[in-house]
Amino acid sequence: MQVNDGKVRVRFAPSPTGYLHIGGARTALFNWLFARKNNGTMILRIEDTDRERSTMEDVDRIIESLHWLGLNWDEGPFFQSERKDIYRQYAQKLLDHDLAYYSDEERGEHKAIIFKIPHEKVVVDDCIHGKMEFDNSLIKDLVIFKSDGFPTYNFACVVDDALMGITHIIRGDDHISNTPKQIPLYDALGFPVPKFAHVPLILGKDKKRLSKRHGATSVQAYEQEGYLPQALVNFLALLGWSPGDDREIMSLDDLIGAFKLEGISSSNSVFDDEKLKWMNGNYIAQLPFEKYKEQVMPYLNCAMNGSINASCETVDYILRLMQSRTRLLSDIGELTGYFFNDEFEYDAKAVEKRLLKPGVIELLQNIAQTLEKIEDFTEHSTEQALRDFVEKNQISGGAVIHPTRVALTGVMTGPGLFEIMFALGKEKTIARLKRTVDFIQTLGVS
RNA sequence: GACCCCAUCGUCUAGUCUGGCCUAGGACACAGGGUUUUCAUCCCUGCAACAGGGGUUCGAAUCCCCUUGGGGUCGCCA
Repeated sequence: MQVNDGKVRVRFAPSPTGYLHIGGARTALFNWLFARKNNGTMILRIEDTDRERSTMEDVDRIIESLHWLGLNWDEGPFFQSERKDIYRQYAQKLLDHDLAYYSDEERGEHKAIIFKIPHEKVVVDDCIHGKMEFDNSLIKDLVIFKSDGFPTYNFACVVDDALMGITHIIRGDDHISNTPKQIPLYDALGFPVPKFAHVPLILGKDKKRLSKRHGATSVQAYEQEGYLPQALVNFLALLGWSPGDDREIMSLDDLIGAFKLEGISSSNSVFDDEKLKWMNGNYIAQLPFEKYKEQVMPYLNCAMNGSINASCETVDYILRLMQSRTRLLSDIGELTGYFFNDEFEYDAKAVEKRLLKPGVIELLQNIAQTLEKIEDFTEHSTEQALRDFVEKNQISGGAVIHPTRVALTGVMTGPGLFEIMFALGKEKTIARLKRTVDFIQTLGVS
């Protein structure tokens, strides 16, 4: 574990006090990309020294999310809670050399141990920000062991990063002010100081740091809403990092190939899910149909109360019509609802625009009659029949197609009308035309 | 408040290190047009930015300073 043959070693070190959120996911991604790009080693370390708030469930959730994103690691997970003796050893070393002292405050079973921060200037040459200077005569001495017997973040972090041979610490900007506290600790312990790369934060639309207040921020929430991991990863990679050219849609391999710490921007970025949705739709459209179906079926069944028979040919037919129209997998219920529910409601605007026009009742009745005569009810035969109908009656195609669409679906958008008819079948198509005639009549219009 | 970080279209960004090729490029969103029976996809076009002020320089989005604005940190949390 202490080897360091010049190879890149990085770590992702979440604290298990909640879900993996978007910001953490991006930090993990940047670490992972950097490791993979440089044939380095990725380590997962669980920073669970806060015994009050850390939970095993959160550890599991975080790991699940990392797996879902497609991020793996070569060593770990290591748990800081299991390494207490190691930290204590190093704290003792500091005590022995008079670089730390016991607190005289009595708070718990143990006495806290406090590190003497040398009053000197500290310069950090950050990979992203360049030189940053701090005056440590301005800060207080640092608690490294709490009275509950566990080390504090800054101490455990330094000891672990050193022992695990971490070469590059890629972490959030919010850790910048920890850096001048950690560097003297490396020095006091006789450890080499690693390189730092402080990644700017992700902000919400209000330019405030992204938090629960901004709605869904956990990776799991995005998974549930029907985002594809490839899309989220691609989007996250481009938030605060750029390959330096105009590429947008990039696979994991593309990202690895192009990744450089220098490409990380030095300013914060706002999380805008419009672009993420666009990207997601893009990835969904690229999916082989079988894969799309596999991914979307759970959402469809959820929306339809489990009533969908996945082996039904019509379901396949409908889903094929919907793939290019799906931006979020969770959209599928709304997209296809009218196919599976005969009692669908009519959209008010659609009614006004397409149904409440003079002669529509008669028109729909005539169309029903025309379709009635068709034996082999297909996209082609229905289209042919309606084209003939249009010609015979000297009206425009739209005059027939638009009201019919609303009669069959209740809405003005969707797949081609003849595909809709075919998916519904002759019986339902005609029944819906009749239902719509009745509906218009209840509105008191003729 | 103190300390630190940051500042290009509404948003993500290229360009900044190594001043001139930038009348600032791409993408999302938006608007218009083409294709389609509608929607989505696809294609075309448009809209839209160097925060402000001083320098340095023949020349600054690019370098320096100030102002303003935004963010972060100031825990025996991580």
